[in-house]
Amino acid sequence: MKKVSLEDISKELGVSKTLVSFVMNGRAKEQRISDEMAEKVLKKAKEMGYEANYAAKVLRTGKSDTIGLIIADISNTFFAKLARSIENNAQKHKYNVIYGSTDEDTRNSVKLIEVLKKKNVDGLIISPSIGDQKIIKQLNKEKIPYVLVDRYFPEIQSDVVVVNNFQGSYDIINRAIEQGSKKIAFLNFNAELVNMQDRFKGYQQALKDAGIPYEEKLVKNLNFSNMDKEIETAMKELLSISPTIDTIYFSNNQLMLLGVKYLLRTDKEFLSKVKVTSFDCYEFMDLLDLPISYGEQPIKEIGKVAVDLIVDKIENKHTTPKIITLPIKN
Amino acid sequence: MKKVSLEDISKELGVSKTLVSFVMNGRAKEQRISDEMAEKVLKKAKEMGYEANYAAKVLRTGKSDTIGLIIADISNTFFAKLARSIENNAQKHKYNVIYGSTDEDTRNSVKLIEVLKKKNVDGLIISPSIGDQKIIKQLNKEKIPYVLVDRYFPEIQSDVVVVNNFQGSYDIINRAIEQGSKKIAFLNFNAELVNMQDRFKGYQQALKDAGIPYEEKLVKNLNFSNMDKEIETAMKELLSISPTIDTIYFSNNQLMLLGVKYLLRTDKEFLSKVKVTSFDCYEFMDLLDLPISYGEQPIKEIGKVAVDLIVDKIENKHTTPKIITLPIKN
DNA sequence: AATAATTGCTAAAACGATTTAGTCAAAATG
DNA sequence: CATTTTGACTAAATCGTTTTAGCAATTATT
Repeated sequence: MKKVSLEDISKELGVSKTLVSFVMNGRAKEQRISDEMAEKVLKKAKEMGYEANYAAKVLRTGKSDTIGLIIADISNTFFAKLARSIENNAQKHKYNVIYGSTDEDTRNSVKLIEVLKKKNVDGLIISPSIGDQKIIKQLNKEKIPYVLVDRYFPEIQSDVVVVNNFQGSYDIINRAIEQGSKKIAFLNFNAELVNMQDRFKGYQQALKDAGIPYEEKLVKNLNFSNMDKEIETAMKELLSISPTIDTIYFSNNQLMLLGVKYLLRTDKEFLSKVKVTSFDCYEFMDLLDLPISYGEQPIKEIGKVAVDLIVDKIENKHTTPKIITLPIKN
Repeated sequence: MKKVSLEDISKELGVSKTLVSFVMNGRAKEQRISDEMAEKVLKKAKEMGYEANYAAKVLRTGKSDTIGLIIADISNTFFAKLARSIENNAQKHKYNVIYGSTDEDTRNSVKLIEVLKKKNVDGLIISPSIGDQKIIKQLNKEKIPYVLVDRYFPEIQSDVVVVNNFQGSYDIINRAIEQGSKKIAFLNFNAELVNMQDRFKGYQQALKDAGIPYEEKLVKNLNFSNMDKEIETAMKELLSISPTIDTIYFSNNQLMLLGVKYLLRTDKEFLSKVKVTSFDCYEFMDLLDLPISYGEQPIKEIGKVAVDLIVDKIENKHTTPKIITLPIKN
């Protein structure tokens, strides 16, 4: 039951393993191997159930046909859907994907990148966390192919796939204003990241263009750790300014979920009066009997573009970094 | 900028690479290498930034410290959460995970298992699809370590982690009956799989124990492909028996989501009169202003147990297959 | 003092591919 | 006819580990 190697086949046929290797890699023509010989090899290989040993291949060539996916949390629907899209598109290029969750902690990013590099992944698709600048710069220095998704660092040259956070956010707020909103609270998350800053800027600009004054007390910034607690505090503070607030804008879906849950628990009445809107959504949004509106991320497209980019980097070693911005759906 | 190898270190220190290898693998004591030498090696290795080449390691030892995860769809919350739990527990044992989605199509299972085997994964965690019996038997024959999760085939000896589908289903229906339900429709999915059959049996038994006659016309079986269409047809047929139906029981969360969406679109009034319950749930269930009750799967636990099992199989080669059944939360 | 055991270390094979640089004969070219 | 080209194939190095078998020198045992 032992595995069949190139050598086994070559011995069986009385030829060199070089020849067998060439045939198995489809390089028969190029290496002027006679058609009958090529056929004989192919036949014997199938007959003996030959399967190339990947480890040997990787050791020799350095290519593993595997890409690493590093995200905040695979169990989060956004990343889960992204992972699926990446899987599908990677498969088309004959790549598999190995994933790791960071929980937005840069120490985990570092560890994960380290081990995936060791395991010879050909490239990385990364949704970076706050503080990942150093490790990303390191990747640049080592010329490791990688693509950033969802977030990026403007000060670092990278290949990037993001959505148009500013415009998306602007449109959401603008629509709310058109529908009569006047006092719009904004709950942001991981505000240090550019994409979140852009969402904030979109919010500000929309207010400005509508002639609504920006009020700092209506904006709250939260972080990943202890989100449950933080959102409670933030909501309480906002409620103390109530009832003038007519709309709450959450900068992502997770925040929105927690926020709405909190209101359901504590102030159902307020919830029935206020409008809720969020940048991101869940698939169940239309089930809710709440006036929630949202912008939807083109997740499939993000995954596709990210894979196309990384494969291009791996296989063609193109050098000029691209930033690809996709529109969000309203 | 080339990678540092064992040999580089050995040359630098004027010792054999055997020695360096022993030290790097923590076998210094066992191999009677002097403490000072061990220390010297460790120091030099760190200084030179040595990192073992995994491909070489895998080629030599056959171990990749990677497990393969094969599920229906990583973007489905159930599997996404499972993937996260598996990732966390795998990490504790120094394993990474590489995933693939089958879309419940056995042809995809076969392909995925094939390529993951080629890539030297040490073991597989699989949520099998209908028709996977053949490939699973093959794994048994080849003595490839694997663990089935969520579903299994009673006729095949396997290591398995499942929930108590019968009891869970029984409890859900029983509770509904206690709350006054008399005519309970059941929408099942992938009914050929044992776990789904068990959910059905739990439903039947609960009816029986309550003295409610079983009615075949209240039960609908759906399949993965074309679920959207199928659920519409099924719901329409059920509605035609309405309004005597007072409860609809969905055998999983996806079904429930689609079913409720359908009702919201077409017959909101009916939805307000009927009780909805499902075996599985989504994290947003308590947001809904609908009388939906459900049983919750212990996903974290499933992942943990599955990883423990597979690691045990890989490292200790234990032989007697275990079926581990976990209770569902109500 | 002769033998046995221990200590500290190493040479070389093996894992299974890919690839460079040939070889040798037959055919083409001038 | 001498030389070049082509066609068909191969030997051997290489990728970077792990591991078996064994070698000297030192220490312990009787």
